[in-house]
Amino acid sequence: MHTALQTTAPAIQAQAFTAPPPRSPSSAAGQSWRDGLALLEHSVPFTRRVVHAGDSIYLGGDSFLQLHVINAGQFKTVNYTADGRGQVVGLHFKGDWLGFDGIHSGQHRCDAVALDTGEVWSLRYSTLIEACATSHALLRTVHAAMSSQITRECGSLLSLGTLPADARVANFILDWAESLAARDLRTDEITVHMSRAEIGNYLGMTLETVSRALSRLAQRGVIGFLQKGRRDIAIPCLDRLRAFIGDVMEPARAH
Amino acid sequence: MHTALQTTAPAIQAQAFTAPPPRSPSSAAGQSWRDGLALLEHSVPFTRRVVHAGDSIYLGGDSFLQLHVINAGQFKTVNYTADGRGQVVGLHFKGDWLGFDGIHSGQHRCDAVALDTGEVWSLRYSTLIEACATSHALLRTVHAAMSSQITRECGSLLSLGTLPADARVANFILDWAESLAARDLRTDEITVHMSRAEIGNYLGMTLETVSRALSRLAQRGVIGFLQKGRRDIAIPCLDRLRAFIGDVMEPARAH
DNA sequence: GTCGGCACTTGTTGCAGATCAAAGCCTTGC
DNA sequence: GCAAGGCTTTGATCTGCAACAAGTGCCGAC
Repeated sequence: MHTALQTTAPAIQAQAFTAPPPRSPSSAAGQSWRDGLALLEHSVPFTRRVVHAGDSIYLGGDSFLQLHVINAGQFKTVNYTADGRGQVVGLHFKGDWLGFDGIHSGQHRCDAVALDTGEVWSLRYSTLIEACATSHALLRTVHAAMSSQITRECGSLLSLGTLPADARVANFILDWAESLAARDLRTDEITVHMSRAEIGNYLGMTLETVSRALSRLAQRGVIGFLQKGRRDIAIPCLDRLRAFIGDVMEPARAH
Repeated sequence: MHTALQTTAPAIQAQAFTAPPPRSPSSAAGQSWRDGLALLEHSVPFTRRVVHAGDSIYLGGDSFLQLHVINAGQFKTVNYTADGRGQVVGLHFKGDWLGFDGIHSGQHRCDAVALDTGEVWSLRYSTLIEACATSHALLRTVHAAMSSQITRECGSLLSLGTLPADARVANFILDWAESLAARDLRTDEITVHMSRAEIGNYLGMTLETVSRALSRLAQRGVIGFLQKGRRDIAIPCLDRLRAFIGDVMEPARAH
């Protein structure tokens, strides 16, 4: 159970510090990850922690006390079946929150694991609740983060349920690129810090199928591989990716 | 696009009413659907609406203003691909909240549709936010509802990604029964207000496969059909269902 | 330098589930 | 009563993806 990667991480904990009184009472709902980080920085005491690939933020079964905001790096959340088979159920980037799955039951249902070097800010849920009482903006930011996670999971369900293998892989890359675009990062070259096996797991297919799908996408010129390594993917044109996904579904539409 | 079923519902609106001052400041996090409904009833003004099978609470693209709490009935949420193919991404029962998907962007991403006759309570999000400022218990209830939805979606992803057809169907029935059990309803006989096509859509498979899977489950005695109709399913023993799902995965475990 | 291990690619074969097709039921309307 | 149409079941065939297998390239250890 809980395969590999779970070094318990020599957490580099920074000192907690208290915050100045919260800012503006109720501005427009935060529409960007930027707001969350900036707002948080001045509203709630938190601790910083630097993590490396494979470090876990929390594990399924851990009791829920804190929420975490990603300040840098890429993270995955992994859910497990009764017999110990695990599945990647989410990918998370700068500005995303981790740990919402624990609020309901007081216990985390998933593992949250770093895919590369990064930094998370951790804050006590009870502290956050209190801060939210005086700052509607903060509350709306938290809700927006939860809502966004719900929406993204709906998107994953849609992808898993309706798309064939090649389109799922294309959609995966598109999602990744759009996540970067939303954060004003370059989308023409992306680095996926996941093995073919991890991608396959996330997309509900085998690593061989992922490999083949990527090869076909590259053949068609929808994506390209950079000389640096096969985990570095070039995306000449996002619209071409979108078009590919649409094309695959073409025959289904005409019925 | 947006197939059938969208009668715009002759909403039976009850009068909104103002609420007495909120209750206890910060008790234990609400662990049951019961708390949500009871707490809400005394904290926030809302409107009641009776709905029938096929009525929609909101549609994808609608601007987000309200949240909704289910007081009775069964509901589905449906997400759509760019080319109009839809997929059921969630099922919701008494005490569940609808509409969280709209908070982030201010626009709903899914349709929410009634599967049978029921009642929803609708409240303005801005009003809820204000009420939450004075009631930590209410806030925790809302968060628990969101968290629970996130967790359930993770479960769906797990099922879609790891289980073969028969196990997915068994797991679907098990989930349904457990949802009823959590609400103190009988689980030995359940009525699924969904066609085979809808179930198949939800589980990412064709209606024929659903039918065959149900037949096989019935053959094995894991479930039974009631004389009333083939949408009424008898579950002699929940544990036998659980065992079946485990058994299907048996060969995978031994490798 | 060579060796061994790991991640990835590519080829081949088999099967689960999709697709196509044909009946059975049950309901609804006339 | 009968006819029509929806939903469901069951059967036959086809196919996309999994499973297994073999080969390649990269990197670190020695």
